[in-house]
Amino acid sequence: MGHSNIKKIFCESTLQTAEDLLGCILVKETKDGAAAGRIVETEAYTGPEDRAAHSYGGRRTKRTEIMFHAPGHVYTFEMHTHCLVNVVTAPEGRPEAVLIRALEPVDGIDLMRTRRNRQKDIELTNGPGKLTKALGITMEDYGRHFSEKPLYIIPGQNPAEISSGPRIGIENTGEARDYPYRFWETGNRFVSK
DNA sequence: TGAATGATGAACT
DNA sequence: GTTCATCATTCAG
Repeated sequence: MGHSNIKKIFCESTLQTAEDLLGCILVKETKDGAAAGRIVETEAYTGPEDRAAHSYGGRRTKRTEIMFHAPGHVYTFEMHTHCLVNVVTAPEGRPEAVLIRALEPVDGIDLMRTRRNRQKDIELTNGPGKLTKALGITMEDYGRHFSEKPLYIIPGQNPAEISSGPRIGIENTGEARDYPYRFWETGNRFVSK
């Protein structure tokens, strides 16, 4: 499967997008410079029927509003002290999204080390809250589009093999807990778990 | 207006 | 394995 057109990937089914984003490059440009990483782990959240999704039951609030918009928009939200970043998927009006859970650093690694307080390199981007801090992704990015600067996604090298399994941190969501909606590049050491 | 709740990460034992 | 920092969002009242 080719990655010749990133906008096309946004418009696939959410599960397909979650797989096809693996290998793509996430870039954030700020006044301090650019930082980029290869996406190696994602999770799909499939809207009103998915108890683990913020948009479960069609919940349309200030927070979830952007999920109802066109594919490719940026959905950021805060939990505890962290910001997490999602790619909006599915046609306009269908509130689905893909969470970016882990990156393999590609560019701006010194900047990432500074932002992450000089953690070990393996710890820079191997989790959803870690990678947003490393790249400087914040709530300022909410509602932007991943086809435009300063936060965008470009094609990269496809994984040789993809693994899947249950999503992380959604123990209290009934049957949705076990859906195999988490995808990662098999064997990549930057995967969160 | 208040209280419960996390799609987490870090630091522990 | 466990605890907890820490706060916007959400919903009950």
